Amino acid sequence: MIKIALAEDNSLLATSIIEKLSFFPEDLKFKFRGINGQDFLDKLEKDSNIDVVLLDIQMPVMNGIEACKIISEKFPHIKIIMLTVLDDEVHIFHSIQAGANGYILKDENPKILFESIIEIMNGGAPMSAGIALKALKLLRNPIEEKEEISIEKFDLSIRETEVLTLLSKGFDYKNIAERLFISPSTVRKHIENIYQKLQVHNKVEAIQKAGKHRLV
Amino acid sequence: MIKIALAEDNSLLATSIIEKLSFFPEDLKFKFRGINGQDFLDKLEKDSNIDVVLLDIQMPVMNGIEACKIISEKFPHIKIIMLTVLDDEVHIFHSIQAGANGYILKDENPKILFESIIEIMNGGAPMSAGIALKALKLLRNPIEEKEEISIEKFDLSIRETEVLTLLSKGFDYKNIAERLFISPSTVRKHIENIYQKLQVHNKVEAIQKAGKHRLV
DNA sequence: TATAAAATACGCCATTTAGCTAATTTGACA
DNA sequence: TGTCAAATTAGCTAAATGGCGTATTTTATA
Repeated sequence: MIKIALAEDNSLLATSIIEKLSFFPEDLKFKFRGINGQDFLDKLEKDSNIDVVLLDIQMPVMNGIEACKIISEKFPHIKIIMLTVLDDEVHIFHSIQAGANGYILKDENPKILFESIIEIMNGGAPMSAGIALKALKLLRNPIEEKEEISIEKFDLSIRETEVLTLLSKGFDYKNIAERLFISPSTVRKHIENIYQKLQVHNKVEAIQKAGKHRLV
Repeated sequence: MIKIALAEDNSLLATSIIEKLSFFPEDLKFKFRGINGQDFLDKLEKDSNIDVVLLDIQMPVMNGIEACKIISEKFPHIKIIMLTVLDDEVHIFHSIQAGANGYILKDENPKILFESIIEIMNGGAPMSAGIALKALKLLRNPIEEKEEISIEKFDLSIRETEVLTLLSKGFDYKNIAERLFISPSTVRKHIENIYQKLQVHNKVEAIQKAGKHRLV
């Protein structure tokens, strides 16, 4: 039984989609609908026992792409299908960047919608015909995004950077100590300070943050 | 009547594919087969009244990707479907760069093959499940040409992949358990199995390896 | 429907990690 | 030469992790 939630501001369309889902009562269970991105997220916080979310792109307050970003960040296990009338490259590109797994048009029939949901649950990436083609075009000619890398300063000392680098290589404290010819206690202290500066609480987060901000 | 040509060095496989095509005598007309890229191009020069070509990737003399480049250059009206047993990102990426419109696995059944041909004629981009997903990953994270990506298969299950993904986000066992609605013990067991399969012994190594092989 | 694979779950135990406090040493530099 | 930040070391404690064994339930599929 696949648990589904929907974000769609237009009530008529929402009803239509929910009705399509109801064609498959054996396999699909519709749980709730948000009337915009924010409302949807609030509801998802309360009940995140969801397998697949269907996100409209054009919504007031918070659009589907913003919502998609947050959902894929906070609930990475949830599969996301963008549901839209638009099939332009920019939206497709941004949706994919935001972490969407599928991208299908609103006017697809119940069967297609159902098959897309099954496909996404099986690890696939359902896309309406035409969408896939545009995704391919994007692959051939990637849109150049002027990425805004936040140049936050964490003020790591030279030694701390060394430790962080070794940490990111997968060495444990003892090994780092050996490599830097210092005591494990010192390594621990450095790591403690690194965590403090990066505002994280474990190795993986530190490494992720370091990578994101190109510290290592 | 859609006119089709095939490039495939293995006679048995070629026969098998041609037989699949013969399931739809009303719609498909098989015209010729080349035994390698060069042979195929020679034949195509003589008869370029073709709608769709099916290209094997691994072929002697000239491989499918090379052939694809030349065909999409010289005969832009011809649709190209790469037909392969490989589904690794490098081949997918290069095929798309070379101008392929579709990318499907050799072991797909006649119906899927037929539908793919119809889809490509309608301007779509047929891809086997899994291929599309990898194409999406490529869009999110374009390949750096230089790096060699080994195509080791670690055979992680779907659940294991989910756990690995969450692990890579920095969640601890308890959090992963909550997000997947399973017990922390189960998460631990999954992680144990992941480590076994990836041949690693801690989180950081697992994440590194996963990243290197684009498992997440 | 029989079987295999995957997913689920616990317990025991050793190791590693993380947070806190405290103290000493070193090097730069004003 | 005195100050200050950085680097160094250690002990205490709790939490998280990893390895190994065992066992049941679910799912997929031959």
